Amino acid sequence: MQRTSQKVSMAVIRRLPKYYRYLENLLNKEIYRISSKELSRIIGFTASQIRQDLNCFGGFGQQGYGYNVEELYKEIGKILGLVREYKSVIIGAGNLGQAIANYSDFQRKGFKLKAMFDINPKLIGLKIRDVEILDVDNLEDFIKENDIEVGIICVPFSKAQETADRLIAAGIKGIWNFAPFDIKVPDNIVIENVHLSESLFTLSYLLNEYNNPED
Amino acid sequence: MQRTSQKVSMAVIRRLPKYYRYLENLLNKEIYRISSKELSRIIGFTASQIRQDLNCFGGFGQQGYGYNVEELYKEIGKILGLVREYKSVIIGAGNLGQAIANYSDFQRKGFKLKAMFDINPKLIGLKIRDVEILDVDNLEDFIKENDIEVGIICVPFSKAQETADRLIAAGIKGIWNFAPFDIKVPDNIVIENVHLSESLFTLSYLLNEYNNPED
DNA sequence: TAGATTGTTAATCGATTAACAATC
DNA sequence: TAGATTGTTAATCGATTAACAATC
Repeated sequence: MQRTSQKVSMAVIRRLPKYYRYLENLLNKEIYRISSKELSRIIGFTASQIRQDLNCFGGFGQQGYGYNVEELYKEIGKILGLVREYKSVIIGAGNLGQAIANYSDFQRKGFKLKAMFDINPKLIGLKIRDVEILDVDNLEDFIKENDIEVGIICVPFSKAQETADRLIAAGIKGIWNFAPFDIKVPDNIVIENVHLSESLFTLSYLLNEYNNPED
Repeated sequence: MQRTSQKVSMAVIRRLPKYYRYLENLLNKEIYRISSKELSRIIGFTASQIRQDLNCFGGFGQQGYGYNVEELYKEIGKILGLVREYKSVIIGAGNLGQAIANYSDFQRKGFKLKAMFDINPKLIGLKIRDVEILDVDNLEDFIKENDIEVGIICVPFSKAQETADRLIAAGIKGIWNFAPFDIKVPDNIVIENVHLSESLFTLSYLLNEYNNPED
């Protein structure tokens, strides 16, 4: 059933977490069965797209019945890799770094925060939810000694690429970057850039488009 | 020159902030002239796409020369609406709300934070960078009295839609939502949903795809 | 069985890329 | 002028939607 030879497009991959979230909500509401048509109504994709997307990974449904919510939720969790732990560190323990450290949702989904790093002596030694802020000088040693897989970059623009390079040299596998800079990584390293300002500026564009409708 | 009748696609709009950021970097490096070919090299879009994108809004370049960086930066700023102020409030003064309040970049680009709101009595009355945390009971009054245009939602999942409804009823024009819930708004309201977990789960998908290459 | 709904192929739509005439 | 590079049209590519046979 699984199309192992077909490469799944990024468009599909980026929709998977949304399916995952909506299925979790359905389970919380004790809904255990859903058709693509009904899911379409609540998630906002077409039923056709939902069936196409899911069929990239396998035939999870049943003709005449629809999808088993719990089973589909688990399958998508597996596809997303949310079935194991990812040892993580945060670099940059300012407000954003601390906010992410406090966001327990990520830890619950497997991203276990093992340490935070900063250059500011006033922050070094403090703890955020049992996680200590260490001197960034110890970054490489800590990553190697603790088999850290994921680095979360919350340093300023000017230090972003340098920090990424150090992480990669120390053996990290993936980077979640919040600095407003498109970090460049080698092919074998996974990078996910989050640009909050791009989202905000899209909002301001749309605010003005509404004020000056073109048609 | 401007195609007023042609609707600009969201794909193009979402690339504009990235042009804006790279042009700002060029200006900081005192580079005042750039061709689509050279910009392509540093930003990663094709030169053809860059010219297509810009031409949705006007002919900003000059044949044989390229683009004037400063002029193009200003023009894109205008298109994005970054030429005026947006009075804003944050609802939810926990870690994420505080992190955003402290992110002075947004304030510098025009998003002026006028107040924060929370239900937690321990937070009410505190100040984050001169901005006071108020009781969420005063939300509607404050928005009306201060002509607030933008609401930044940092409340938990369960309160997200309710908070949005209150903001809209009080007269807000746009919402920047960080709660893990797709807020529904009427057509005349602009919504920008930021889903950090969707970004993180894409990272975990890619981490495993790399470990198990399919081809 | 009849009805419902999937899995999957084919058709459509939109976005990206290529090409080149216009022009600085 | 010759060279460079845009603006813009046409071609290609990929993603979405529609349709329907398969099947529970």
